[in-house]
Amino acid sequence: MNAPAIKRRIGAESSETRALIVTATAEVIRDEGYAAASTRRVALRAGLKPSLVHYYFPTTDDLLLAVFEAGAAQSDAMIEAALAGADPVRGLWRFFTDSSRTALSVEFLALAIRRPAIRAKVAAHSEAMRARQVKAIKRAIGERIAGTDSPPPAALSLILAGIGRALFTEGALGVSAGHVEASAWVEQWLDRLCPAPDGAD
Amino acid sequence: MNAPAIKRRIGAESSETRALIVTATAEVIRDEGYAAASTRRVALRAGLKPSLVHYYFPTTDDLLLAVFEAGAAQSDAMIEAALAGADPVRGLWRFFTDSSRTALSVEFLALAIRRPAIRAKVAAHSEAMRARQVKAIKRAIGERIAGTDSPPPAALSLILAGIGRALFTEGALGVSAGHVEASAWVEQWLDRLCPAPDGAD
Amino acid sequence: MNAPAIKRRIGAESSETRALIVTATAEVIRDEGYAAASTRRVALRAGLKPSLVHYYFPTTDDLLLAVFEAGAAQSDAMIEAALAGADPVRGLWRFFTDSSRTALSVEFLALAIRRPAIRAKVAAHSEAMRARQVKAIKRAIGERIAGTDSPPPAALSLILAGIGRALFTEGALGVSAGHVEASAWVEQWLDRLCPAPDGAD
Amino acid sequence: MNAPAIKRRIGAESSETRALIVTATAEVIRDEGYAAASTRRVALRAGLKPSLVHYYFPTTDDLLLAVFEAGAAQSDAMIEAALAGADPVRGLWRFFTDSSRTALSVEFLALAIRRPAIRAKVAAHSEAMRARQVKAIKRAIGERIAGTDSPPPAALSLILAGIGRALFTEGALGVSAGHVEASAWVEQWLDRLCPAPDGAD
DNA sequence: GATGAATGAGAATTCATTCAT
DNA sequence: AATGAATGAATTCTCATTCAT
Repeated sequence: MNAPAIKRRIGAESSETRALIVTATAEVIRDEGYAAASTRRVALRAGLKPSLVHYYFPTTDDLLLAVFEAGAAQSDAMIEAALAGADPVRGLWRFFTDSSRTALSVEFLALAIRRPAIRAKVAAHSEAMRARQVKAIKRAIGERIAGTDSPPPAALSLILAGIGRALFTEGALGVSAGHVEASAWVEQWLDRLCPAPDGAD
Repeated sequence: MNAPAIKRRIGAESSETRALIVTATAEVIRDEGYAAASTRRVALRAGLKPSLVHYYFPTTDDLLLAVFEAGAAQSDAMIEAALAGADPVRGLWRFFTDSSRTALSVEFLALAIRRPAIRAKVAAHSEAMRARQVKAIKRAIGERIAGTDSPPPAALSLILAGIGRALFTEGALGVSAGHVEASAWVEQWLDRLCPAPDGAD
Repeated sequence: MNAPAIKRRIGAESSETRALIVTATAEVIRDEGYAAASTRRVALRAGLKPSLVHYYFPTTDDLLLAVFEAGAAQSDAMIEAALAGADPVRGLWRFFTDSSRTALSVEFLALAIRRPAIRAKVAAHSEAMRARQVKAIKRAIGERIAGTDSPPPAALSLILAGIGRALFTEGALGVSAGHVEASAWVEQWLDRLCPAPDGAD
Repeated sequence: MNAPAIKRRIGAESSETRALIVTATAEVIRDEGYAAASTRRVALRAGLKPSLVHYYFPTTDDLLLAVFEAGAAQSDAMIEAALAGADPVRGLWRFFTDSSRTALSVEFLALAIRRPAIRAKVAAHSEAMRARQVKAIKRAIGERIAGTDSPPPAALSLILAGIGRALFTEGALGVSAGHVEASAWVEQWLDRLCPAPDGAD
């Protein structure tokens, strides 16, 4: 999400308190799920009065969107770094299996399905992320991709994301059957699709 | 899930009313998300009094578990049928891309992460489902699996589930980049792993 | 409003508690204005918990409508009695200057302008009341009305209502200039329009 | 209302911003009712920050009073013009049926009943307006009034005001039975009380 | 002049749950 | 087997007001 932050009427974008609220909310969502992101709980975690949360974020959607934007910005930076590295595809896979990122991402995906105001942003960000990944994957695998059994870049992005999220979700549940094998297979598969360059990170 | 009846349950296992409540709750969850599964809304959808819901299901967890059990039983039957068919692996993939099933499954996965009482059941069911799939996949692909680039059965199960859920979630969001390509790739991949038998369904 | 009361799903129409809440709300509205009719204040006045108010009246509009219907029923009875008496026109005027009735009526008129759900009911009741008054006035004044300077029955109803409400509103404010004279003039005017029958109440 | 400035007022009497706030508040009251006249909504309508509203009007009553005074001043000017014209009585009736004026006036009457700080001002203004009208009516109808069925001037003022407000209120509700007839009757009645002078406006 | 920050109160709902019948 | 009544907690949001800069 590279779009410049929308100017808020109330609560300067730069306020420390504002940032504190966003951080606290992200933590609550990560730890207790998006349904727990209520004014009360957020304020409790941030050590603030509930009213103050509403002062900065008039509606819950405002708050949720701010958290999403902050998280998206972090994800963008991580992906950018991964894609710019010597081995974009493997970097991407590491990103998709980074559990701290995935936790928030999974919650927002679930949230987006139910809250129209969130959906637009999440969908747009997902599309943009995928588009950027497609470019980087093309750059990395180039023409080699044709004639092999490798999926097109957009499909590769979706497949890695899906497997990464499945590993995370089941892991959170305590289900682990097949996890090690699936991870190993993905890595070998990526090796075949796109051999790791010498001295890759 | 054939587990014996839960202790706290009062209404007869066989009651029509009970079944009606379970069905209504599943619909509510599918349509409005697990957070919407409140006594009131369920009763409204079922055309019953809220108290009656509590009469059959003292706590919300009781209700949720009953819905999960019913849904799991249906899933089990569908998977059993798929695995018993001429082409178990492709049947499995069709199951994982059945959106009505996946909708409920995704909600329960989300729910399970946050509600301890639900987690145990969902995790146990996931493990059991995976184990059964592993057996069926082994039967289907047999030794052919060695020496190829195919993942071990448990990994295959996880991979197909992950990709299926990603297709569903993103679809619900309106994101479609890479979807057709990913589906096509999975089908070709499965063809290589396990060529469709003659006259496969 | 002769329409039979709408069946409520929750809270039997006959409940004592329900009646208590309706009464308390009418008092609050009369004493503090319609804007004061909040769950809290009503519950306080009725000596009940706020939640119980919501149990009987899920939304504020439900409560307000119930109060209106109860008040309308009382008004209807009073008007019916007035119109059925020996001197319908003077009975009507007494009704319009009955301050306990007018207080509530004025509040609901104000409320109706801002709350669509209330407006329909209040408007319908006003129209119905006027129609009934027109019939009774016609019966009382009969053909004599033609050729004189008296207003048509519907206009007479509106005029008396307007003057009555002005007397009440200004009275509540402590304004009294012209009040005695206006009342006296109305009575003389009515005498000319429709001489009081012998032995009229 | 030419009353001297209230003590607590901080912003200069002549400030453009101040005037903007007063205008915006009057609009909010007219369109959404007096209960909607909150700092926030006024600021939103005026395109200002909520704090600024409080800067000029420390309390809500201060703001409301300022709006009332401004409206009263306008009303005074309109009435003055009407009464100074060739046909004061008919001018008065036109004033009482001017819906934009009446809308605000009705809101302040309702407000005044509930807010002591407003009541005094509104009552005083009503009394003063009536007194002025009485003088003008006496000048216009003079001695002719005696011996006829016309009400004393103060009563005439109240009667016209009451009928005008009833027409407005019911009109806002969508009730129209008797409206045309009542207006026609008032005009004929005024013709008899005080024949329109030649070339009346 | 003007404004951002902060706060306590209160409003309208929704909910899970308990209990008596 | 069913249901009406009751309740305490939580949720989202709006408001008036105060204060420091």
